Amino acid sequence: MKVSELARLAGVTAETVRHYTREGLLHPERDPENGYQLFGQTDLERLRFIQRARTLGFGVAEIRDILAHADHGDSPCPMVRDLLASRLPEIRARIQELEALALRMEQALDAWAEMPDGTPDGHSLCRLIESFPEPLNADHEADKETR
Amino acid sequence: MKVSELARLAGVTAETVRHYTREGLLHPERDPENGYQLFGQTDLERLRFIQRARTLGFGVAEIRDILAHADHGDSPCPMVRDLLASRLPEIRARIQELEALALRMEQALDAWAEMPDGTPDGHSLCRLIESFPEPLNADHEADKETR
DNA sequence: TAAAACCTTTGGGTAACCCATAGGTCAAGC
DNA sequence: GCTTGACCTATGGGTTACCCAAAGGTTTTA
Repeated sequence: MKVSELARLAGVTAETVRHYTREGLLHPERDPENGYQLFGQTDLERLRFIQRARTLGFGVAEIRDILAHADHGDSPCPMVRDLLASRLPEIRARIQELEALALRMEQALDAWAEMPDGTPDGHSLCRLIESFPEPLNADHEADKETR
Repeated sequence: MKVSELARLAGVTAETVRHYTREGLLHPERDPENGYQLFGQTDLERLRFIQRARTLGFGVAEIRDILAHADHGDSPCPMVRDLLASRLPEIRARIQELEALALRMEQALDAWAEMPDGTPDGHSLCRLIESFPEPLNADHEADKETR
């Protein structure tokens, strides 16, 4: 089958299939007649595997390595487990970040009610933003300066 | 003050300051002697404003618009509120996604215990991944095909 | 005065695609 | 037999918010 058919069967765009092919995750044959890429059933399975791996947070380069191991006859599962285990805390941290962000946004919207939004006077740009706590990891140097 | 000093006072890298300058968020003067960028106290305040806005989830282009409004004498606060309000659901959705991802990863790691990780046999690449549910929005076309 | 530290601009890299362009191919209908 | 439309190809540029290297000028310091 050709690019678009494979893409349709897997529910992705043809561009995505071409992308994975360029990145070495898929290895289609070429029709010697016209140079078209020809995929088989195993490519469809491979593509579905890629999709599952993507939903598990693996990057394209990682999936390429996983597939390369499998193609080479080695089980990629230990690698998969290690990647999963090392990525999980990062995801958890990212969730925490986003929750903190959502909280700040809500606070900002709540604070909006009691805040005048007059034209900035040269000292204030938008109190809605300015009245928020500074990023934590800044201003150590500034402290030194002003003391 | 020069780039590095401003950067130090705000707790960012000099590259970041140059980046914001290139993007039009900061408007330093130039030392006619040597072409160096010269920043003042208001630039420091501006930079801190930018940092707060970034932690609130605003993009650099959005902050440029906010600052442009303020520079023009208009209050950017209504814009800020609208941006905040429209972004919040996206953040919440992203959090949901990541929580689902973390859950899948944990399930995968739990399932690992009872799963043999034998060499792939040509039908299985890594059951750890393959036994996961497919992405939801795929395979409608595939269904049609197999019926 | 020479090295260290800093400044400049330019251009390329990151992740995972999407999109536009230009041009070749193919199946169908007239 | 030819046009139309759908499909294919490769190339190159855009997205986000920076980081980094290179090459070369400037300022500060020992």
